[in-house]
Amino acid sequence: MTAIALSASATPQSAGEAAILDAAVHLFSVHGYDGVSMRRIAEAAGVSKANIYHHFASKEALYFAIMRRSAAELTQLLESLAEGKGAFNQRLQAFAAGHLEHLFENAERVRLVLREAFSGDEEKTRAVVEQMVGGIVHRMIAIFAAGQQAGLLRPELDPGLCAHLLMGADLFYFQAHGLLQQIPEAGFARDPGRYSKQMVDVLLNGMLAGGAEGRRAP
Amino acid sequence: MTAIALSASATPQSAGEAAILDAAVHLFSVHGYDGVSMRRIAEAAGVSKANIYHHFASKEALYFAIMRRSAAELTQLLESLAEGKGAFNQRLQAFAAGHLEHLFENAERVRLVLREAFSGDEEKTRAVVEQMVGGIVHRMIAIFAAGQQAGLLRPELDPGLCAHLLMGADLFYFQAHGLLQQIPEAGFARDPGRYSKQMVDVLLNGMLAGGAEGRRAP
DNA sequence: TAACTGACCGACCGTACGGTCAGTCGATAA
DNA sequence: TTATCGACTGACCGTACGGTCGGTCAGTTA
Repeated sequence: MTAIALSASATPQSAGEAAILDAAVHLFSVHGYDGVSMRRIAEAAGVSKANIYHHFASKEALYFAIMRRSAAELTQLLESLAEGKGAFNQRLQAFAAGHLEHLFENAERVRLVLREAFSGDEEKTRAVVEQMVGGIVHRMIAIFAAGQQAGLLRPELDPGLCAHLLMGADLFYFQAHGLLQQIPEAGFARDPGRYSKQMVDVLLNGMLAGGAEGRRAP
Repeated sequence: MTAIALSASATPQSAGEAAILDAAVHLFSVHGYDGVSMRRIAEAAGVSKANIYHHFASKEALYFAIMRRSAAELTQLLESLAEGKGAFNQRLQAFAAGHLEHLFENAERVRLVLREAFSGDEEKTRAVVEQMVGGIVHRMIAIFAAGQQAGLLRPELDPGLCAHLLMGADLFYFQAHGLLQQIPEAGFARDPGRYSKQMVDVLLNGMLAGGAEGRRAP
């Protein structure tokens, strides 16, 4: 793991390359970089190992190509989510629900990026922030800051912390979903929609000035 | 990765074994199971590779021994945290702060267990639930359920979901700590105590019946 | 039809992997 | 003093790793 980006076509140029990328995304997302061999990727993609090296310079280059693609895909969808309209709390409700749905729909790519983001490696973390997280985090903080200036958000709260709580509640639910499934009392693990509603309800009710504005019927 | 537990002494019987365990905990927590070789562990511990096999039957057995120890250590500390006294909201405040501090103090072991917990492997996940998470989750849910019966918690909320939100807020903050450090607006990343206070403030304010009881001055 | 190109493959290379084994050595016990 | 035992080691084994190489072959271009 030395450089951070290597040249790779934006779109697969052949069926083989597409198969390689699909197989690699799936395998890397499940087992991580060190847990996957080039032989295994080749086998899963139905091509020869040498063919992977025809399309990608190295295992690292293949991994980076996948990361770049995943980052691009995920940000694109996420940016449009943050463009919501309407009232402050309705916007946040819509964002949280859409964000959670987006996570599950792109589970493999998300797992891939999360692993990198939480790896502890400063270089990788910075790349994730610059290429994806930075943008929407800025946007979310701006939304909370605007809501605070409009008198909707309690004035003593840190808008960045509020944004972190909202997005973190979605991300942690996504991460812990398999574990929650093993806990009988966690009925909300089987119903992301219900979780999202109640989670936003609690958070908004706790964040909004006046207290009752965010509360809704069950 | 076949069996889930293998015999290993509860306490290191020699300086060498202790050095092996220390080195392995550190390396596995940073690089994961597949990212660490027995040679590297031996080198870091200052012993021969063959010596590791004198104390542990295999790489898996070493890994499991570390997981068992880590799980035991972490639960022990955590169980005592859940034994808090006093009023409902003060108890939760104390738990959240203590929990977060506990996470950072045992960062390596926590990372080790979290990796296993969120691996997606059902067998590993179940082991984590049975050996550690299950107990305190039960306790936390019971606390919230009791608070609800006492009329403190809003009646329409799911106690399990509330417990998940509180513990998840701590765990996600811990996980994302390195990433948050890279975001200039996230000043709260440098001050876990301030984060914990404001986080619990928002959550309790959103969860408690009546609305104002959980609110405190900044 | 000849030259060229890019997708693709089987066989191979050096290396590092997890794991084994015969044996050394210092301490305890008979 | 000898026998035993646990901690420990260097040398070794078979295998799988990332990566390379010479070459085939279908499709374009001139």
